[in-house]
Amino acid sequence: MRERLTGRQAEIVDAARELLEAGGPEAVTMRAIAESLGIQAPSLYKHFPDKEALESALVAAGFVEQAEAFVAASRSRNPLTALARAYRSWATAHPHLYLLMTSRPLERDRLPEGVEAAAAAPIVKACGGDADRARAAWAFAHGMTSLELADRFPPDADLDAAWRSGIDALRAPHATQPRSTT
Amino acid sequence: MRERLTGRQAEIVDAARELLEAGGPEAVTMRAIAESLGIQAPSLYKHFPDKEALESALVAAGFVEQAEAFVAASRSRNPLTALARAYRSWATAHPHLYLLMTSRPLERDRLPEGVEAAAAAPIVKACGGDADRARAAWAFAHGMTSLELADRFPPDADLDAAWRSGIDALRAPHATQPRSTT
DNA sequence: GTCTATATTGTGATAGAC
DNA sequence: GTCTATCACAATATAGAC
Repeated sequence: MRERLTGRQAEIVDAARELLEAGGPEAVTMRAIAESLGIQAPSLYKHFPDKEALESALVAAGFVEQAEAFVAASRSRNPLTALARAYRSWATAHPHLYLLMTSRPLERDRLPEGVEAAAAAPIVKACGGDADRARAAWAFAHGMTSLELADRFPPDADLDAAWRSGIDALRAPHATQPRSTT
Repeated sequence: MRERLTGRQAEIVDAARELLEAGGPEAVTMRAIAESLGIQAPSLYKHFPDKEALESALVAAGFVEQAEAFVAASRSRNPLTALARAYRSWATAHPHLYLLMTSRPLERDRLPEGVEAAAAAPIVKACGGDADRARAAWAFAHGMTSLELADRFPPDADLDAAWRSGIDALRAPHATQPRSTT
């Protein structure tokens, strides 16, 4: 879906998103979407060629929202901490959409131009333009987030403390330390 | 599956694991497992109460293998770097089992005692016993790994450099820096 | 743009005979 | 412990009428 959505397409995407957020990916069936709209499942194929196209539209919407939240956070006095908080809280508010966006390859050809970059830019900026450090920071945030969403941490883990520890470590370029060679 | 596996159970788990590693989770059907063993699907239910019990046995085997690899790595001169390499390479060698182990809640009641702790211990040790820092390091490693397995990094990303950047940041307790308050 | 009818394929699981 | 037979679902997608 590189083009703008028609009115009916937008309605379908909205219905799909409500199902996704309420019941997870397995709740998003063509039948269920159609039922939400009061039509029959085969009718959806007049608006989207297949289910994947619909999912790409969901992912695109997620990036747009993330970009907004991240840009706002990056204006904070402490951008890295604020970004981490925004990252975690957006994902926690939309866990199933977050997983849809991160757990499989991005179909970049089916996304509107620039949406991925718009969400990533505030993170790179907060890392002083260091792309490698920004990817490390993203990986840390994604790791914390996905393990929390999957309920994979031990029950006694202090997640706030783990976030703080990681953010503190990643914040500044440190004085050089014994460095790995490969 | 808290008890030790019988011979036939072990054969079934081996067959399931081969299917998993070769074809991903959707290849692991009761029918396919049975076919690998030359029996019919319903016969499997004489050995395992349901599919979940079988999956727990797979996860347990994964933890045992990880523990071995991590203990060996932690004896290196540079434990954190060696552990990171071991983590990434074990996951890359067994991507579907790794995902099975990390992307949903652990059924700790169905796992043999201590297997989770055995895999985690070398990481905690490499972080000087700091559990929060260890969880941050785990999250970083899991984030890098899962994003790589999901093919979610942009095509031009230098993953080795991102790993290095994160490891360097997480390595030492730094001199105190401006610290986040919450 | 919507409908009905249907193809096709798949799943985990149970009953009951041997 | 294995079999056959079968239940009870569920999914995406297409053809063709209106």
